[in-house]
Amino acid sequence: MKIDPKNPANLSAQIATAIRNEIIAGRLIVDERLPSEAELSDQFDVSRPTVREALKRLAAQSLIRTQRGASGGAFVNRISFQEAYAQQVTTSTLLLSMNDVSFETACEARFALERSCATLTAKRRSADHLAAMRAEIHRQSQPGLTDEAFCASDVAFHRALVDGADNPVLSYQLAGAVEAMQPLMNMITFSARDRERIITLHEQIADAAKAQDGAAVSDGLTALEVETQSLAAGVFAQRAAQH
Amino acid sequence: MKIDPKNPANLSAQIATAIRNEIIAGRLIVDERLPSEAELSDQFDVSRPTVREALKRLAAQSLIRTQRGASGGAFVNRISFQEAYAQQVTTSTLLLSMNDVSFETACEARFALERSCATLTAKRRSADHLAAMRAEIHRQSQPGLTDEAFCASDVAFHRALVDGADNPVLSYQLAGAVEAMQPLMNMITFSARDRERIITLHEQIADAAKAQDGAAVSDGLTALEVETQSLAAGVFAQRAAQH
DNA sequence: GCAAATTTAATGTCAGACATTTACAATTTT
DNA sequence: AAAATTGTAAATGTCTGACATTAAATTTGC
Repeated sequence: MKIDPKNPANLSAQIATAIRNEIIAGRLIVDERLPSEAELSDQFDVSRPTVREALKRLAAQSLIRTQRGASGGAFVNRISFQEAYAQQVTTSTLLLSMNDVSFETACEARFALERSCATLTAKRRSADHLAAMRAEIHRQSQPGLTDEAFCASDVAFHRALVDGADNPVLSYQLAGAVEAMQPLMNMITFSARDRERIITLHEQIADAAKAQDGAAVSDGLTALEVETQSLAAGVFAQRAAQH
Repeated sequence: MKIDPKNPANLSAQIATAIRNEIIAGRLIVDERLPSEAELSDQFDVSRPTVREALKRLAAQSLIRTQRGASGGAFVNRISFQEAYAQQVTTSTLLLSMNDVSFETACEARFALERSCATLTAKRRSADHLAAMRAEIHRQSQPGLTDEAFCASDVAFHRALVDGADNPVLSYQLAGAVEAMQPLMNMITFSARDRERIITLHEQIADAAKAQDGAAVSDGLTALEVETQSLAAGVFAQRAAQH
């Protein structure tokens, strides 16, 4: 693997890119060991710290893992769904918070995406998924629940709904998208009456999933979207009036 | 920002995490300058190379950018949709290729997700989006098109369809998901007759978008999914028979 | 033959230095 | 007096060489 132009301003970035390309192209296989840092220094004709910076870049993206000791070194990492998911969530969260996306836009996208599991979930949801949804609904209706706990339970409910589609790829993409938008959604706090309405809609969605009625699941999510949007609009209008 | 335990095995990772948390928590604002590497070395009581490794980790995630020269340094980076999108695509692509996800599963997730733009695209698509879709359809029907060019045009068509929803968050999440699965989809090559059928379905989708009929857009995508799945099943069966 | 001690190869870290880039100020020239 | 040039300082980028630490492999001891 390959060459660096003699423009030495970002050597470590170039080296990282070169190695990343090898991995993406499949020329470096999962669990394969990279040459040692000393060998890489020779190959690329740079110093060891420069190589190390390049390796740290790759480690930050979970592309490699390192191990100390004899027969240690850097190994191509098999990215797990969990790691990829965590990365996606932090990236998306920062993206939204830094580019002042409106609540309305994020909410619309969130529910549009989540509806894509409606048909599949209705078809394939297991008893476990239904039970998980019921459990979260029950938790949500407990009095004295903090706002944080309510939101966490809300996320768990939607997570169970998405997982009901029994498609790991869909779960990964959807859960990442939904969770990334949660911080924005958490900007509003729910009154007891608000919670009641949300719980009612959750029940409606769970019922539809149990009845294997995909269209009804989708409708339930749409109703939840409408409810959330109007609720948020109220909160924002009130805040604007105060200033 | 603060402390490291005296367990010195992965100091650079700890420092990177500490700084990342400051950014995520909003205590470090976009375009704010971090302390210089020398100052960070003092604060964390480590050497400069160690600080540098930490900063490279953050740079790899586009969380910071660095600038040389006087009044240079490391600055908190505003992640652009483009950067976030590129990161998501590489992560998802590697995830799928490394965890041998079946074509069937990926395809199902892909179209389920894409259908989530149907209603919004039907409502909001502009003349530009329609024109882009038509242009790609026209390109696809040109004789002598390479498989690569056909696939690229296919991606562009779907990209235009997704962008028609006029929701940047949805575009980001969806385009990332769709494009990440493209390498898997490209494992099959299309005969002239296959292409013909795909183009017909693209026309059907474009017509539905023009007519602002969301259900028809969704149906068109479903038909395309069925077509793709059966096509892939044929290819895989043939390959299996050869071995 | 098995367990303990040693060797060895690798990453993790440190220290100090030089190279390069760039903003800003001072100086000179027109 | 204004503009162009030069100088300077601060910062990142890189190099060299060294030591610390870890963990597998090898040798030694019994």
